[in-house]
Amino acid sequence: MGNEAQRTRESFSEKALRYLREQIINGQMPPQEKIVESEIAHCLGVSRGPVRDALKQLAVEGLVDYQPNRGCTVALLSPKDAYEVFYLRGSLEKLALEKGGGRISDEGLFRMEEAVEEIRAGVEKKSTSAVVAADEKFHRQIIESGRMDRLVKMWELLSPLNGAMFLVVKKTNELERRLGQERTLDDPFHGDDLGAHTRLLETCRRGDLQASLRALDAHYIRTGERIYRLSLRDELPEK
Amino acid sequence: MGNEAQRTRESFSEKALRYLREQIINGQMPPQEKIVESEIAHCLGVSRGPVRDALKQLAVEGLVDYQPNRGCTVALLSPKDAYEVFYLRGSLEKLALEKGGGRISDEGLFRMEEAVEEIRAGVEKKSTSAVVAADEKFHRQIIESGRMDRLVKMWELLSPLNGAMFLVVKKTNELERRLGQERTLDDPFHGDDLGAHTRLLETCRRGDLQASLRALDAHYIRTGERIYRLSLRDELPEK
DNA sequence: CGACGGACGATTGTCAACAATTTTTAAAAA
DNA sequence: TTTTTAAAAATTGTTGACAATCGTCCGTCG
Repeated sequence: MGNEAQRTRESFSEKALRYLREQIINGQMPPQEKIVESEIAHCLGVSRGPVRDALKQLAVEGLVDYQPNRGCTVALLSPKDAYEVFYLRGSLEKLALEKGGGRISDEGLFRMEEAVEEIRAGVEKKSTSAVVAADEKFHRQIIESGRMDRLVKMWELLSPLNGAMFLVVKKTNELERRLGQERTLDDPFHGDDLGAHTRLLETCRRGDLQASLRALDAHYIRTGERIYRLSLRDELPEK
Repeated sequence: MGNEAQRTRESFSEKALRYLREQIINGQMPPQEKIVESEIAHCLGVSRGPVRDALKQLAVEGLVDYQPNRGCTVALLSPKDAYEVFYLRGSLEKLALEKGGGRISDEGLFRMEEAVEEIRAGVEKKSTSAVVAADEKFHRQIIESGRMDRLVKMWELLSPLNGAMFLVVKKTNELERRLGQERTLDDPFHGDDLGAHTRLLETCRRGDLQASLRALDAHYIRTGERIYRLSLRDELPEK
């Protein structure tokens, strides 16, 4: 069920890419940690070539910093980065919505419903990766509604970073809660995240462009701004 | 004079990247032409490794199509692509302007003036590459006024494609002229392009955000739409 | 005691050869 | 003639070795 026929097994480059992305997004490789090609290569049982390819790609995505002749480090994602990523992703999706007139295909709407369910399940199981995947599935329907290939590509380039941001978001939430403001209702992910997606789905179903744009703003961009402002007030304890 | 100190000579990867970009944007490699790694490598006197790196990067930029195990071809850029690239670049710059409140630093304004001069000179000398470079310089000031690193990075990723689009634009202009509508005043590059930039510079200098946004729309995005509509009405003669 | 400079080690950049895959070619079968 | 099949050629994917570069350590000089 589901997946397109996968005729060729993934290359070693893709394997390394997947591995490194996962390590970074899951936080197993802390920010600013040095990444040595030969180590990764040995660890995966491949040579350095494919690992190099993967690192170059990750540099484009912004998950690692690449300094010529000096090597790679896991990118240190500041709250400002989080803000920018949220803002950009949200802006791109707004562009898509406008281009598509706020209308989403029946199939797209159906997948968005599925995604909402998956988010609900992921939250219950406390599985961050499940939530991230479902969140991506949800928003993918939005970005694709604009029917602009380049727009989708850009959005996809931003996706891995967005995944990494969930870590920052989690920390911020905990911090905020500790600061005493128990407004879990406005919590971006494990609180009202579900509600935000539900509301957004509803406006999309109605085809109400303006309402969808507002809902997107509320869900996405303001979360970024909140994180950013919070970080200015109180440095995040970077590991 | 001018350039930042270039302490390390460019790597072979960068050399190959520059070479291939130039070839493609100048049209010396026609769309859909197959690119064979070993040929390029031999042609540049390097091995395949650096050429591979360059091709991967070009694939991200959208200048080549990369099919695993099957190799590369020069990307075939349709009028719709042109439309999307213009639209996206314009949209990103509008985001930057909004973020920066429509205000641009004195140094930025100065560089924009320089760029306008360079465009004027480039048009006179009929040097497309000079116009492209100056155009990039001009718009870079705008995208940087938003002070969002990720936004700038995305814009930079789009730049090479934008360069390639000048070819499409040129063809479209010729086609349009041949169709009898002698409205060279609305000509995007070798006609009123200079004027559009001048007007945009003027609104930026005043710090008039709304006017700048409108000017940007007129200059950038509508050019894309015009190209797209024109192409629907009359297939562009793809070489 | 601190600044300068050269050897050393670690790591990336590049290469040429090999393996795996795809495309082409040509022959055989229908 | 057209289709099918298999061998051959061309091309990409991968590898291990070598070269170039960078950071560090340690001895020398001021």
